[in-house]
Amino acid sequence: MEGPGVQLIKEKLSYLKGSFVFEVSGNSKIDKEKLLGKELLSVDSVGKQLFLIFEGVALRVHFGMYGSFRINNPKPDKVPRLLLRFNKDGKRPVDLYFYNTSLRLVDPRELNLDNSVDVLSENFDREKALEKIKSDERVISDVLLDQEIFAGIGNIIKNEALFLAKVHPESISSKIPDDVARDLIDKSVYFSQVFLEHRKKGWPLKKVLLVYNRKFCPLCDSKLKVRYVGKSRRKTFFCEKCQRLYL
DNA sequence: TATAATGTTTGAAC
DNA sequence: AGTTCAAACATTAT
Repeated sequence: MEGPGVQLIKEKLSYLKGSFVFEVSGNSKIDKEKLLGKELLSVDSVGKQLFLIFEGVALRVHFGMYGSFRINNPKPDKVPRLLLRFNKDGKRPVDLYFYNTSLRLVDPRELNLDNSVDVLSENFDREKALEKIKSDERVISDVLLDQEIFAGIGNIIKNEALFLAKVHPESISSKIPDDVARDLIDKSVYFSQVFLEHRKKGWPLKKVLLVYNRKFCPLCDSKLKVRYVGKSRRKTFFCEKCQRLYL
């Protein structure tokens, strides 16, 4: 799950702020009992990480490829990774289930919620991102997937942003001219926002994908190349004619 | 039906 | 001792 998906979950869960956990279960190996009796103080996210912050302890949730959550509606015949039962204003309890997520308890005092690196954040620092691109010798495809630089970008956003900015995925990061790099950063933010808006409306993402899982270039109609690019070896779709290679 | 994939962490192997 | 890489996780769309 990429940044926009996590952002949406954060928004969907924030109404639980102020409620208390009174029951925990699930097959997660974390020390779940630490969450018992705790008040949910805030729900936050940085890139692909979701944080449920309680007094004295925080739960970090990563959804990976197949992670999901449900409220009051467990998957039949599946043991959740974690169930948190909240009491909400003394009304009916709210059951929050997590499936196939990677969970960790962290000390809230050591929590780094710096979102200047999060492409969906108002605090995203484009100049800092530009400096990172200009000083990195890796292939741009890998740099875009680096969560320390572009938190929230996943393989889909990477593919689309590179196409929108007309940059070949195997370009050497530092060799990309400033104006092109700036545009690439803008397109990464732009597409992440489009992604989020579509998710919010429940629309299929497929409709807005220009290259990911597609066969032909929407600009010149030539056949798209597919390659497992960079160290990350992630599937990358691109147009050799329209996307320029900087070496 | 088999395959591949919106991703990270871990630990073995080199 | 630093790096590289496969495995594990276990679901869902094609």
